[in-house]
Amino acid sequence: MKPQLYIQKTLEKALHSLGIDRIDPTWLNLDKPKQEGFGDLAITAAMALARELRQPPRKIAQDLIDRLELDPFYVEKTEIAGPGFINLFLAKTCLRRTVIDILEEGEAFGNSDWGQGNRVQFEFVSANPTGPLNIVSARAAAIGDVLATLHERVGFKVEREYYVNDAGRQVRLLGASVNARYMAELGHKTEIPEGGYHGAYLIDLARDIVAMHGHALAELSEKERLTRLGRMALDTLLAGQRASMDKYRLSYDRWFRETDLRQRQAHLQVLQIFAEKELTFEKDGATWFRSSLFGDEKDRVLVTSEGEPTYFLIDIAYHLDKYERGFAILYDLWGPDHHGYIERMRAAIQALGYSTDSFRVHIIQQVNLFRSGEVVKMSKRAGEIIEMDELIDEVGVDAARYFFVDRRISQPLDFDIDLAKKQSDENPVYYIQYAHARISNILRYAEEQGVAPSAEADLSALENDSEMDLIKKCLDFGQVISKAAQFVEPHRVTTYLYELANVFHRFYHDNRVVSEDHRTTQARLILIRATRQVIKNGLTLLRIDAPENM
RNA sequence: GCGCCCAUAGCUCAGCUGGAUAGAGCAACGGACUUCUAAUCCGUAGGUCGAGCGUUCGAAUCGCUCUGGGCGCGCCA
Repeated sequence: MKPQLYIQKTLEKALHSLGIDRIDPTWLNLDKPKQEGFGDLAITAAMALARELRQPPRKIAQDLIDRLELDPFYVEKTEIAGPGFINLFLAKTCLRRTVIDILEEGEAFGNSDWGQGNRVQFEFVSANPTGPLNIVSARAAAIGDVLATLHERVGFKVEREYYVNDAGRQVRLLGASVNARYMAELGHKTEIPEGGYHGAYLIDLARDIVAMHGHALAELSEKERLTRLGRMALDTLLAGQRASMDKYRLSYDRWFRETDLRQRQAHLQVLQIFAEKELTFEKDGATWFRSSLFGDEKDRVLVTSEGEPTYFLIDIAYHLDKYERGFAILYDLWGPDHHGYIERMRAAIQALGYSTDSFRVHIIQQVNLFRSGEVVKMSKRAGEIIEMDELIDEVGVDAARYFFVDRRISQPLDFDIDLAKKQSDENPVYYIQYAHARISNILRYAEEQGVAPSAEADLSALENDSEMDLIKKCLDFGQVISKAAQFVEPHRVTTYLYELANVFHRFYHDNRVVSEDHRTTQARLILIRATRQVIKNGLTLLRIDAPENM
């Protein structure tokens, strides 16, 4: 059993024996003392209970300690400190046992099962298929993928989905924009329409189409031509987006097409449900949804006076479809420009009869690119964007993923291209990878010296502080994953890995692994193998390479 | 105007489901390679946690107000 769990169970028993029956789970929380000398874990229950029991926290702490029957295999020492902390010092016996646990659990070390197999869907990026993916998409892609993986690790059944807006106005505009480029290639000057796409990628695309079809398309009626060109452009751009994702080591379970919903007239079902609940009304020739009844600031149009379903209505149908596919929780990661959209969608979810708790929207904040200390200016309207591919090609997938995840998602991210490219100590990605490579190298060296790590190794040779610090750090991994998933904070993983690498490098500096002392050598080889396993599990979860050589 | 996000060391950021003396990296300065990779380690210096009020035994953390910044508020998608 993991020491944290053991302590919590024992604490629970002690609370019961104090006559406390209803236990608030937060009372079982174990703090990690920041200060050295305050032990490894701290029970804060005494302070939390002070008000309820109307007793001084230090007295409660003493009562608790008197009833805590902690096995010395796990806990070596307890003491009351400060306002009423019970500080616990983990015993070396259980820490050594942890090393074995890590190696036995291998890739699964750090996993847990509180998700109980519930089905969760992550929908993220879902950029319009009207151009290449940009760097905001790259951030969303890294975050969505890691969040999904984190949820897999804590026991959810997860699917990753990309919603393709392949219908509606923007696709018509795409067709018209390609048409302009195509006709221009053939010498017919044609304007890109208002709101159309000016990016250079459409010029390339038009050339390719000319190369393949010549002027054949120019013979068609304009309507037919726009449709055909739009379809071709969409297919090509979508394929490009998929290729970018592949390169980014991201694989979606499903690319969901908006046209599927349109063909099925899926929005009619939504209109029917809303109508039955009397949540719609007609005004000015349009059909409206009384979203204001659910906290939205005003009512919203579902069907325009022209008889067209709005994007919003289709999106409601999409979310209904997700629920009907059996997901218990829906995570939507949206860009900052969709902020004003959250409330109305939440209203719709409620109107459909689902709990707002099951629908979790997170806004991924913008990315500012810096090069040589200057902001790289981008203008979508003028078609000046930094493509996701360019960034990946320049800094590499490892660095891109690391930096995109290494920040709270609610914060705008300043991405320093120069730093991400640096192959030096300034770059945390290399720092972590180096720890992994360093361990691999020691293990290779040991093998060359004819020392193979043995399962029979006597771990009691692990004795000193830097060895114990390393084990303790490894032990934290499971909790880091759980909290990162629970609080939707993937940056906890990168922060943790950095710290783990740091503790390892310090251990390395203080201790020689392969030495004359066989007993110690064996034990330390086991220890660093366990450490490497944890680093690797962390990097794998981020889908960052764990190199054996650097 | 309304709503959301944010403000912590010179810079980039952790810490925030209330807890002990607020931490890293970079930059600055000073040390450590005859050794399993110095892509490393150790040390020094650096702070009114934007301001104020409140809640509390206790606030960077929670609430309110203010200041300063970013974004969003269409019968668009």
